Amino acid sequence: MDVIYREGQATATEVLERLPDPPSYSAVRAMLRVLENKGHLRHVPDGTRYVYRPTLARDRAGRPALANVLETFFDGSTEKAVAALLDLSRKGLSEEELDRLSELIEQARTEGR
Amino acid sequence: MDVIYREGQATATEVLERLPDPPSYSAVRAMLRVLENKGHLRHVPDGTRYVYRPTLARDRAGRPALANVLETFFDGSTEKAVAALLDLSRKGLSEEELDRLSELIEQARTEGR
DNA sequence: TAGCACATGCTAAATTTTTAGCAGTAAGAT
DNA sequence: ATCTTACTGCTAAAAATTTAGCATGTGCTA
Repeated sequence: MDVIYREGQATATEVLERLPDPPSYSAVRAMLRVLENKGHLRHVPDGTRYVYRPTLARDRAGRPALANVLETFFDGSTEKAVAALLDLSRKGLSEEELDRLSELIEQARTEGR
Repeated sequence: MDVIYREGQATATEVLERLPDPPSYSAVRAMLRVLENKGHLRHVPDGTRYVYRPTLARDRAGRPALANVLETFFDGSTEKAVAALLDLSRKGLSEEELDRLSELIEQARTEGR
């Protein structure tokens, strides 16, 4: 699922290629079928192969995934999670991005009530 | 793993109880053994039962988990992820927490260079 | 001390997943 | 038009997981 969310869509071969510690091609195909049966994926034929897409749009899926990490590793603390996020991208944040982040918090201050 | 990270430690029964859509008790025990063999868990006997703990401390594990969600669902964009985090806890943020969040960003501004 | 509740060690069977590989078909190149 | 490549559908076997359940041992309580 992660591979497909990252790529937006993917064929069996593409999933295989992007999988760390990958199983066989057969296993990937079987897994995609299972995920489709479970309703997590849909496929569309494209020429000779199947292109798989997630059933749940990426932005709809991101929230719960983030909420889970928040609860599992950060005690549900937004502050801890934001601190970790800032630390992850320590060097890579431009002045503009930091400005926008401040703005987000200001918005939360007014909106969030 | 999520259950054990959330609880800090857990017995087989506790994992079973907290698992959504749980398999059998036997399956949980087997799974814990497998995770231990793979090096993800350790156990210590406590009276008659085993208490399992993660090998990798929670704070060490949280970062990569967060990084993965960041890449998979938010294009690696700290801004998008922070926006989602703020949205998740829309109402629940106190004035003090928002202050501390602003402070975190100010720190990133100076430190992060 | 005896009895009970509960947990592990172990085993064997059922089920699911993984694997390899073959036949058939569509797309693109020669 | 034919060949080649790449993919799916399918099958059967191997491997791994899941399940139930029994024997055993520890700790707690009466």
